[in-house]
Amino acid sequence: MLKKRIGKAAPARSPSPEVVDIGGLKRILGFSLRRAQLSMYKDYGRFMDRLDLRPAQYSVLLLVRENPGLSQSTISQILGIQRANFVSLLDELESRGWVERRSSEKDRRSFALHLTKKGQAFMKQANVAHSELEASLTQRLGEQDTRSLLRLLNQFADEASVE
Amino acid sequence: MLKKRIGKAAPARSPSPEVVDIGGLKRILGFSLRRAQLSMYKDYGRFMDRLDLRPAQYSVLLLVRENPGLSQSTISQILGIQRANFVSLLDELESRGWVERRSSEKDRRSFALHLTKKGQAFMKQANVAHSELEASLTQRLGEQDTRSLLRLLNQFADEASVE
DNA sequence: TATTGTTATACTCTATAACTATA
DNA sequence: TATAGTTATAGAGTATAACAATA
Repeated sequence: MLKKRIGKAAPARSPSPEVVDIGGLKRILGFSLRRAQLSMYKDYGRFMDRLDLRPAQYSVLLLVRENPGLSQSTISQILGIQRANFVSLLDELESRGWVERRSSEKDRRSFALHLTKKGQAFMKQANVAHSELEASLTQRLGEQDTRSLLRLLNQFADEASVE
Repeated sequence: MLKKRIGKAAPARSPSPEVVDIGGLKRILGFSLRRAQLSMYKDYGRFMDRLDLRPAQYSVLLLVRENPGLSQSTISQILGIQRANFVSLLDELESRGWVERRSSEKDRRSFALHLTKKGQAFMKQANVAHSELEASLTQRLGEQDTRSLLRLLNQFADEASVE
């Protein structure tokens, strides 16, 4: 017998999940954001799991491809990742042969990050899978509302009182 | 000397953060959702940290207040939390004297969850702080766009291909 | 057999302090 | 002094398997 709480009398009702009022939660931005993210993440898995590539890893590869030469600090700052936590993330991308840390001549403390040939080839694959994912997500609300959602999300983040 | 990577020559440029192209990322729903959530969470801290109450805990208290008698499984399912992980979360709310596990008569496997008097009193406090938080968040986009954002987020989650 | 609550466990993500090499 | 990358560590969050009690 693991359950050993006080045995007060239960009330008359015990609502089934369909009757539960979660309306209040849906009016809370934090809850709605998390809900959307959870449901997005399921689709992410369906399209990206076979690449064994987590969202943060994909973001790094994208950023490095579009901005070769960036430092680890710059990238981790853009992505909202502590630079300490960014090290092992990058280690994995490097050990898989996709990213290269080139020692910079101007500032010998930092590395300039670049995609390898292999990394560029992999990104072509990854982009195909990711396009399928985005198409699937866009289908939910349609082109126009999806664009609105994106605009509002980024506007919301840009307007943060504390940057 | 900790840094011991291959010393290929660095390229001529090393863009400063202001010049970096993150436009591509902003068009990705997953990235934009995370960005919004990160910026939201900072405000959450400013208003809710003094209550020492994490978002999930507040959600549980809200749900229980609005739907007294719910079981642990039902609540954890609504919130997208594994029922195994819900145990310790609820243990803390119970040990702080805010929630009660009442043994149910109809199904003696489950507990009916209720707020205590103390829990109800605490929620009055918490709601004040949370209202201030929501007001601050709403200020970012204004009433109308915030409502649009909420609607789109929930619609997006509701439309999930895999429920 | 199936479900509820529980324990144990492992893995990811996140946050912080302290260290080195360099600026 | 300050910054870039690193290490170590601790705390959350999350996922899974297995168990006792009960359905």
